[in-house]
Amino acid sequence: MAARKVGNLLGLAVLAVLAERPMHRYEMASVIRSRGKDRQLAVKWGSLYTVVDNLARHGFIAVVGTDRDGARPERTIYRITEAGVGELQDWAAQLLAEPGGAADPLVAGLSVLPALSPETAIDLLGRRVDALAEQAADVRSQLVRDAQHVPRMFLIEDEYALAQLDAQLAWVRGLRDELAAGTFPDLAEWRRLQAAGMPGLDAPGPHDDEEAQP
Amino acid sequence: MAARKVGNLLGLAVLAVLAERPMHRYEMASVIRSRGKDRQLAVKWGSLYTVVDNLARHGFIAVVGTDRDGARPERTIYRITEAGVGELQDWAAQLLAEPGGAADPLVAGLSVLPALSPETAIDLLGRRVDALAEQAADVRSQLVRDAQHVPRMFLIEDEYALAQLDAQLAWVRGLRDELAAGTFPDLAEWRRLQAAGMPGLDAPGPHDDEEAQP
DNA sequence: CTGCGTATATTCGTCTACGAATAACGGAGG
DNA sequence: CCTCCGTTATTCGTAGACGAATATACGCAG
Repeated sequence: MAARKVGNLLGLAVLAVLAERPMHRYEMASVIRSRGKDRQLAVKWGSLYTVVDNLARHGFIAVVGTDRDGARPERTIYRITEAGVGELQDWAAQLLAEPGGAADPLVAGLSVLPALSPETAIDLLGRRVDALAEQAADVRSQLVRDAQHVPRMFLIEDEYALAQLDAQLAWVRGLRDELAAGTFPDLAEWRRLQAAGMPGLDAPGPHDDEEAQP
Repeated sequence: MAARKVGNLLGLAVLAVLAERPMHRYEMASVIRSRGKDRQLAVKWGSLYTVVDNLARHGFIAVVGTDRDGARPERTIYRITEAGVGELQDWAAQLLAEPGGAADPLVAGLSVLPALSPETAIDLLGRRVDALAEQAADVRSQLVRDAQHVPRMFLIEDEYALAQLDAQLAWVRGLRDELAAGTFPDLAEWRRLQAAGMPGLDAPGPHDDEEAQP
């Protein structure tokens, strides 16, 4: 088990905000949200409490005390520990130094491209091109806007995300154009596969619509 | 719940191989492996049996029968259903048409860059540059080798992965160079933050080393 | 002052991922 | 002929992710 004690990246965000100052759980959520860290990273707030508990269990954060504001339920305040600072730095270092891991769903999509007709593929890729262009434009304008208030070092992730977005856009556009122009080399074979249908579906058989038998 | 009944991308790979011909579970693993689909996609084989069960439960695949080879344990043969073909195409379509989702760990790493010193960051980014360059070279040569036996349409994912890898390499190299050259605008503020230490760590206190109290 | 929408704050139960363990067979080498 | 080992093939337990539900406070429109 060379793996991280707490693997959820939300845990990294928690360590990062607690490095600034102690706070309670809901506040962590607010701060992380307000920093826009949830834009590129898809944060599942349902996991926050589990993650905080796990960080505490492993000694990366600790309870400072409780705070009570009026009749609201009492809130537990957490602080980062020395071990937590170490974990934060080590984790960040690993994420920065080691490539790998990047699970891009488009890779999965492309790997089953032959299951679709060339025409469908052209259409779908076109839709992605549009969506990607819009997304890139959004990020770009957001970045320009933020750059007036926030130092660049806090916007680095967005710059990176934008660069990747631009690269993806260029590549996908290229593939779609190549398919649309008919210059893609394997179109004939692809169509042949399509015409053959799905050979795995020998006996159509009665497919049980809802939940099969136990 | 507009989400996919079976969310694990390994399920997509299973549907894809079953679309070719019916087979039993371990064979799916071999075929997927031999296609090299496990190179870019990090497949966890421990999940295969769960995923196949779930696909069957939702009627996307169905049992054809069993095969017995000597005294080996009997193997259950699965085929894809019509619903399964629909799911495969719909899933692929969604993956191709809709961007989003791409959870790149580097984004997370960059978002906590200020937690590290500039010098450390330069070093780590340099290491990533090296690793990335090597990885890109590997993929490139593998691609050249495969292109002699395999039609290009089966290598599209690798072309895409390579393009993203190249883009990432260029961007990271750019950032590292900028930091190393000292032309990055916020270096002064960054160092100030570093010097301030971790303010969240007010009271170092006795940090309970192993598993905290219940 | 009374009801309603919104923000605050947390709990719980279900479902899933997947590491690790298990076990039989085939063949290579002594 | 034995035994070791790599491949085939599958099961199971546990930790964890996260959707959905819950509950209370606050501010403001009527």
